[in-house]
Amino acid sequence: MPELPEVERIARGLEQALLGQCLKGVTVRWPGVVARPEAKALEERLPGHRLEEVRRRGKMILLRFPPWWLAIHLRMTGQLQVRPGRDPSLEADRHVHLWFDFDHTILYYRDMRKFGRLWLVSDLAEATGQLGLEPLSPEFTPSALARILKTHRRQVKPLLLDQRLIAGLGNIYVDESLWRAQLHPLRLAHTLRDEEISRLHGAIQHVLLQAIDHGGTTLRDYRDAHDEKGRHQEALAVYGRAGLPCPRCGAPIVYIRAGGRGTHLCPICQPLAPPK
DNA sequence: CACAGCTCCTGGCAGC
DNA sequence: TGCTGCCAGGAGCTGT
Repeated sequence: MPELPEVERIARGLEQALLGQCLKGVTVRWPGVVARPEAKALEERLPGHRLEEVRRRGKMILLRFPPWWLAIHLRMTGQLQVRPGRDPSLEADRHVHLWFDFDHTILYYRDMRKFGRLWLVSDLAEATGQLGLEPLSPEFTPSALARILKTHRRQVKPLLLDQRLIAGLGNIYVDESLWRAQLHPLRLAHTLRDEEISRLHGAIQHVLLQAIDHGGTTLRDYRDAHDEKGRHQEALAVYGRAGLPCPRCGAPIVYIRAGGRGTHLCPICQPLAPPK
């Protein structure tokens, strides 16, 4: 499941491979992948435009083909694959739902679970307007995080997963951040003290930057634009490690549910009762 | 406002 | 061996 670090790696790969190329054609094989407008409109409007900018916002990839923005959300199993030419094995793959023909390169979209979506918009805010703070931006300060935490009476994990508040964190990096900050996922957000908030802020940024540096986390499906796996799965402290020893204290990692999501934590390092 | 539950979708796995 | 059925999970939605 691509979260901020994986999407960042993919966006960098797309920029390096595709920036400046003109789009010659779009082939949509499963129309459901296009959320807005209709698949046919995408095929008709986009060709003939040049890719002038690649951005990431939260978990979204944004490709600017003036006057359009193409926004892509990979959700669970979406993949973007860059190839130097037509790739028969990808085109024979039933999970490849569309592709883009550029001057010298083809970009394939593959998605096993079909949760991912694309939007073609003229105003970027139509795609990203609801998203919250970028956790690696200068605006994401400890006091900005404190403002978010203190204005919601919610458990801290579901709050961190809410893309309208902070954009880009998913299940893996929330669990890892809370472990690093030594905070229990079920702590009520508004009860966190300034020192704990500051720890959480630092943990989020550290975990995301380290994961980007490691090329993202490949548990099963994640691949970058050049089909390379990430290496950050080897550095995970708690995610997917139920029963294995906590890297900090050695106690077995525990699996619980938080906000309906599978959640991993160290019961010793992350006590539910806030320290006195 | 908070949140539980449902939907989408399919590979992987447990159970028989 | 092969079948059935259940689960994960990001985000949007409805209902409480």
